[in-house]
Amino acid sequence: MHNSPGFLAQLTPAQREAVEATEGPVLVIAAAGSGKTRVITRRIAHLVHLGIPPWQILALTFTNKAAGEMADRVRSLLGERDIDARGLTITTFHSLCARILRRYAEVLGVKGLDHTYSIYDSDDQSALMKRVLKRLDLSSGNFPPSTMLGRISNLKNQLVTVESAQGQAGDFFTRQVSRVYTAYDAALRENNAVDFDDLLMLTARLLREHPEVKAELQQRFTYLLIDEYQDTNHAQFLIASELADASKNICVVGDPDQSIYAWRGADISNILDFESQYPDARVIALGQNFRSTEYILKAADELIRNNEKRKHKDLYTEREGGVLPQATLCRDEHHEAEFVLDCFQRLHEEEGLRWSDMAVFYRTNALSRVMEETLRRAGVPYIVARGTAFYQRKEVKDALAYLKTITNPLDEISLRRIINLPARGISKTTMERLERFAIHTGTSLFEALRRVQEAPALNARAIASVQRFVSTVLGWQHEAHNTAIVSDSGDDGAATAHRFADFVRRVLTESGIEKHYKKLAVGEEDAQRLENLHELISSAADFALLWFSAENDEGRGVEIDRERPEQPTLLDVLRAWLEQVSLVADVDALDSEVGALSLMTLHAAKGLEFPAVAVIGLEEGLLPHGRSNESEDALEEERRLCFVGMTRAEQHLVMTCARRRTVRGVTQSSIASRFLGELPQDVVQFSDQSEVGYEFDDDADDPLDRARQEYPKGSMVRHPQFGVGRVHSCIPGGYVKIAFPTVGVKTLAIEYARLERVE
DNA sequence: ATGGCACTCCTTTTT
DNA sequence: GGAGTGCCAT
Repeated sequence: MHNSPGFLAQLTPAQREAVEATEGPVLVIAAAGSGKTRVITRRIAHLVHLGIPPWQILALTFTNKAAGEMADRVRSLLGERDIDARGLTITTFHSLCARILRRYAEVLGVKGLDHTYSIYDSDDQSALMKRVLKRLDLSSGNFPPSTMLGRISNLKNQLVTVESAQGQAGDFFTRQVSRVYTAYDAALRENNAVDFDDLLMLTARLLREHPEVKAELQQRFTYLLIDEYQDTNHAQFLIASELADASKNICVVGDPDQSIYAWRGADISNILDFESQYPDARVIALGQNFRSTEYILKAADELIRNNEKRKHKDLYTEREGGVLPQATLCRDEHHEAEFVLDCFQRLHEEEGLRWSDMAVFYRTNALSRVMEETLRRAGVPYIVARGTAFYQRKEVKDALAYLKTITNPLDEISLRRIINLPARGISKTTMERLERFAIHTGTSLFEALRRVQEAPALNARAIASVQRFVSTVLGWQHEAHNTAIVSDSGDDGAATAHRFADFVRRVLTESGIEKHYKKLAVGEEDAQRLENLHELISSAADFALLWFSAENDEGRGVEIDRERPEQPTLLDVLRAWLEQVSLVADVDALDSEVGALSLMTLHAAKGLEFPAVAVIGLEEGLLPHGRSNESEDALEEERRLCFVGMTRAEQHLVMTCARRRTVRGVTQSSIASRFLGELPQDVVQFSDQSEVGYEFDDDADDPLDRARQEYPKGSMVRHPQFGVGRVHSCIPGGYVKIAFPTVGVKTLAIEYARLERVE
């Protein structure tokens, strides 16, 4: 037996088995909180310790955050024993595919796609889809872009090609979908662009159709590990299967009870059928929960038992007792937020929990707003898991569109975005004419811009403007292409970072967008925009520094990037940066070091844990979401979502629902979620606070009730300034709303308003 | 040509 | 409550 102290210590027999079963297919069913991350990281460390070259190991996750944390932990495990961890590939499915496609795009031989491709995010996708629908004359509204994109995404995840979609199309709607799919796909190729689903689909296709590439990659990666396997879709399944086909060293880790991405094409049968796919697979179940206290676990377990399509597995913990989870009915979303704040403030002050030990989860992003406002007012530091938010800001997208145009002038979505921003006299009419010219001559839009003099019906001013724009872009392109990014000697990365950031800065200046936003920057919001542009520049510098050290990390990316240019240029770094920027996830924004309370969707919460958790908005229509009414499967997924949220909690769990809630500006009364009814009464503390004021001291009588007694609805009061008015309502927090004939409805603080009852 | 304002419509979750 | 569109005034 190997003497590998450390990596096997402090593991249960099952965990240890999962770490040591290095050869052949392995399925680890890891229940919530069963030490999955511990097992995965030690398994990788163990492999390296056994002498497997790190670059032969590939670990795949769904988010950069998960990948980053995994890599950090493996590195520190190995670092403790002075083992070199360099060369490990721990990344997301999408990043891996993006890299593979950069390397093999030309081999793949898809017309219109080469290694300079752009990655379209959802905004770009929907911009492109709108153009496609317009061109097909389907922009009437019966075919909303989002629906179309959703359908196409499903097809791609199922690896259904344009051709087979056309073949299968049956009813009218499906036929239209396949028509749109065909046109949308063609449009992507015209732009030399791929969407997120293409990254997977095209990689799957590459592996299937090009045995020589497959063989190369199989040789490169002989040990494969996949996290959250229950959330893989068919394309991901195929990629994994193909990569593992030679070595059969594939270890998948997951939990069917935490499958929450079926709506995005995740196929739970990937994990359920693993054993029939690999009949000699080792199956290891990790059942003991090390995370949550007994009551929390019991409540979650009781809930998930309501799912009928499920193989039950017992959850057990040695952490007996604990604090009872609470389920509380609140008055409205403001009250709900105050209530959560109150609970957390108590934990912070009385139990010494740090803000970073706590998290609030919700079903939809829209629910974060009120919670955020409440926290801001209370001065509690918080962070919202919305990693994409920064890159979705208008000014940042504008800047990135300039950079994308430099790397890929065929990218029309980016080109259109910036062509007249800032306004440089290239009007809509001019663009329409140029577009017609492009179609007529069978060239790209950018090519048409280059040949603007040949285009008909353009005035001299427009031509001059276009020419100036084109030559600026060509100038950047030329420079980016011809500047070596790494200086010959003595560069520690700082020079590289500086050179890259400087280029980005110059693009922002010379394009005129910096000036454009500077001119606007009078208000606070506009100043923020300018600041964001500057932040983008420093993010470019940060990236270049990282890129530099990766580049000099011997053994890293050897085979995938084998044909990398000898002398990388500015353009290469720019491409790598834009790629990384395109693939950030919302959770990536979270950083437990910051010391802030975390706010995120239940989906983003998967894989995380916190000493204290609040799940808000447990109402019918919200959780389970209204859109899940259609099928029993969808409802069960909602229940799993709730389960995932609850099982993130280590010691304290608060669940809330509001009697009334304002959604999209309309206040509606709501019904408590059926999931609350499914929780066991004996280990969950239910309470109705909806009739109680904001004060939760049990013995203090309710100030709202008192106010209502003193100023009943409809009664008349006199105000020293406004005169006599009629009481409209009493508002929590010691306020009263009064309608005065003189000044209209006023909200006044009872304590200070010096009101007088009149008969 | 450009920018501002009022109108409508839509909203689940995400790489 | 937000984004996108279309119209109007500059």
